[in-house]
Amino acid sequence: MVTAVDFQQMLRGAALRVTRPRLAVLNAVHAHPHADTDSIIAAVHRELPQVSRQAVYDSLHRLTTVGLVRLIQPSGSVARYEARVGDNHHHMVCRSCAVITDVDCAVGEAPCLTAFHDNGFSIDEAEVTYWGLCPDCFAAKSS
Amino acid sequence: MVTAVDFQQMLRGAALRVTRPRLAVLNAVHAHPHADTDSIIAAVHRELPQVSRQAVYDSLHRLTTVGLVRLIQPSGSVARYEARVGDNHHHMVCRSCAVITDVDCAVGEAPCLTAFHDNGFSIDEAEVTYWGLCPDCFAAKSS
DNA sequence: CCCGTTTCTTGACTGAGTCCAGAAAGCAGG
DNA sequence: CCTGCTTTCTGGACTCAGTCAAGAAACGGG
Repeated sequence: MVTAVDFQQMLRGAALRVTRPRLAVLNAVHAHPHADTDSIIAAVHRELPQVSRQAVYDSLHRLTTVGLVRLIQPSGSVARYEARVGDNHHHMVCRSCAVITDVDCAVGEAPCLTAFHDNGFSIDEAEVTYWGLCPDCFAAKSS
Repeated sequence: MVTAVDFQQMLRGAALRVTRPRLAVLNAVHAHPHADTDSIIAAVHRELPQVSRQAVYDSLHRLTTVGLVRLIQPSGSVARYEARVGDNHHHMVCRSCAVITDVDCAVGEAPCLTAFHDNGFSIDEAEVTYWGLCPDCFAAKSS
């Protein structure tokens, strides 16, 4: 369990000022993985009703650039955020209901994180998105 | 080289009517891989100045759903289209200049196309996006 | 060549996200 | 604990990609 004190230390560690909006945003992202910006704004408002939309956008951007949260944006989706950072995990997206599920790199670390030079590119990240049907939608389709 | 006749046959093969706007869109996507919608509209206008923006959007959607073009949408980018379809290739995106380059599946067919059941998901596609610096931006940064 | 259906045009509209100027709040140093 | 500098937040206007909808035009089977 991550506490408010942990969030404070995360912010200080990233040389960011500790503000109520940022704490609420961190909290919301940890509580709702893969949530879109509107959901995060709603969650923040439950805690601090007066926080502006713009403050949430700004917090998310800063937290993303310092690496405390991660932005994911599957094709056809609005921006979503998650708190699992620093590990090499990927996502499965349901084509039917758009639910997103975490997936640890299926093939060990080998092919998907290897930074390599190809075509002269200097690669630093390989992002994998799996597309298909989640259990519920798969069952619904089969029946 | 793909000719106008080929494009006609592609459309008929997909049970789509052959119209001038669609031919121009197909032509533009083949001529400008990874172009965004505005660039495609501009290219179409060079050929048929009176075609509406909406017709291009609609053509791209239909061509995408029948599989004649492929939509790619890297995080932070607007919709882009390409004509290479049906093969299992991926993309490298430059973090600095956003140029997109094709990449054949580096590890053969094995890990990235294998449809597998995991967490109950029924996966039908694995999309890989490599992030890094293109040769030019890498050289510019090093110097 | 005609008619029914699909597609295109035109123009208003939506919704995520950005920009900006002034007000408020964090956080060193005393 | 105050002071003052700096970063951050508020509020509101704005941008831009993409969508919606109604009527006009064009495709193509018969």
